[in-house]
Amino acid sequence: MTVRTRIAPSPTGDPHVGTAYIALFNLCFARQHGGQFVLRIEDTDRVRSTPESEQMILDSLRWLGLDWDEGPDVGGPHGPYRQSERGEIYAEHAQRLLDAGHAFKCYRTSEELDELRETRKAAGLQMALKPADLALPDDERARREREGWPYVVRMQVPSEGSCVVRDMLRDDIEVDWAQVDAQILLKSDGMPTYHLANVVDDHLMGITHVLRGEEWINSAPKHQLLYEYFGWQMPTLCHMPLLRNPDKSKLSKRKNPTSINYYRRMGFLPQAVTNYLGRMGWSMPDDREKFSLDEMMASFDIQRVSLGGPVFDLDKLTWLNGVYIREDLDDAAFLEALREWAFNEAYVNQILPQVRPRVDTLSQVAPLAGHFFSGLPAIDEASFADIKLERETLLKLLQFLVWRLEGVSRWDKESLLNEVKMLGEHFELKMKALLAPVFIAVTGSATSTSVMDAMVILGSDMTRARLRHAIDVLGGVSKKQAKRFEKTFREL
RNA sequence: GUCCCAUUCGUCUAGUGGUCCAGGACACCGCCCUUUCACGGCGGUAACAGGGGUUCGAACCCCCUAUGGGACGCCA
Repeated sequence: MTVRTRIAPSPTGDPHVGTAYIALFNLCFARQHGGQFVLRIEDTDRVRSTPESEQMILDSLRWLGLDWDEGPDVGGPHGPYRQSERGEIYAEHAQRLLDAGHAFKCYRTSEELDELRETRKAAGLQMALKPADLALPDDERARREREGWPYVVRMQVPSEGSCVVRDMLRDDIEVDWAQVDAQILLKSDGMPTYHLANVVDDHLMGITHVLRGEEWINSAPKHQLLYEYFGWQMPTLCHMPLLRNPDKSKLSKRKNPTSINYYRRMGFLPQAVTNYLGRMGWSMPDDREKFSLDEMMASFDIQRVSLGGPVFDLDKLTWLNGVYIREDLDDAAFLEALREWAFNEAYVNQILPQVRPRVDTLSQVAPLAGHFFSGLPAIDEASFADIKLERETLLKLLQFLVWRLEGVSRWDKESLLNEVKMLGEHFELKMKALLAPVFIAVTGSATSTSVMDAMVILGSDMTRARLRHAIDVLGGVSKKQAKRFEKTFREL
């Protein structure tokens, strides 16, 4: 048995807790059956993984104790997809489908597609675009082909009848073929979409079981059909419930800290985080709250997964972390945990140059540099009383900064300076005026160490969390505001 | 809008036809312990979404409704 977790990188390289959640269940499932657990890191259209971001993802999973198998043929995180940067494998497989008549070339432009979707929506028809809807008149098609227009490869799908998909946790799921569109397999740049890559990779890697998020249920029929077209045995599917925000929507960074690195920087213990994730939609047969990864693997039973989408509750995670500190750590282990977290030479060395010029006595160090060893600062609206900016502008500034920082892949002073300069121009503010509120948000006070250096030292996750926290204490950004902000932000 | 998935205390969950006027945990409240604050101990408030079936009997099986979520991209 071989199971896998697919990981999409983010620009900042921080792995999502949802990814770790899926990885945890894959790992437990594999180990319970003595099988292999492998990873595959993948690029998206917007984000290409780099060796650094890849390393960060692996590092975080390792921190959580989620060890994966390298596997002789599957190559750990470097599956076929990664070895085939230009996508030859997929082009080859797409060609096979083309030859067999299971796929077709589509010369439609995106404008035409928009229009097509528009008119169908207006007519109140189902949204799925079927092969017949996409067909061009023969002569037009021939013309475009002759003139070398860009095309995509789409899969054929039946237009009638229904498809039954088997899921380990649900009864058979029945979907009408009419709901399934002629999925693009190969993009016009020759790269595969997830759907093709997913099926081809899983087959080449010998994947036997797929545990993935519930958001994939709807594309399962397409995948099943592709397996049939290729004449391959399909892996057994299992769709895990989605982790939720307190408002029940799919867990998102907008409403929650979702980065593993954030929890790490906040001083959570990896055992506690893993344990907590194991309690999401799952329980020990004896209902224990606290258990180790080994214990979870030993008692694992996929049938004990409950299907309601669990809300990620920071309070309970925090409590559980406290239990670990109190019960599992003696003084020596506690000290070691602190060392590993922040009280180590590498980290403190970064801080010393910030502090030394600014103190007259050693006892001034802790108050001055405390924010380097803290989570979210205790600030409120009054903390920003001296900022001479309108509330809206202030929120906008902080929000823009957060958004910009989310795209920063190289977290160093130079990159941050660029971002700040750019925002300075946009808001027509001098550096000092622009940075004043940022200073309070990041360090928690109006006088401390250099804010730019602090951001570099604190790292992407903690910095963004503190900025977001500041936005929250200032009353937050309403939906309306967010829309307005986004519009001007995009123009940047 | 269409399709799919779900629905037990505010939250995480136990529960797979009788042992459930529903058990545990977080949070909240109260009391005890304690020179303070925590920790810890004890106790309390609080849930089977609603309506129909099936059955001697339903949180559990079936149907309908409601609510929530997800998917409808040359993202994954």
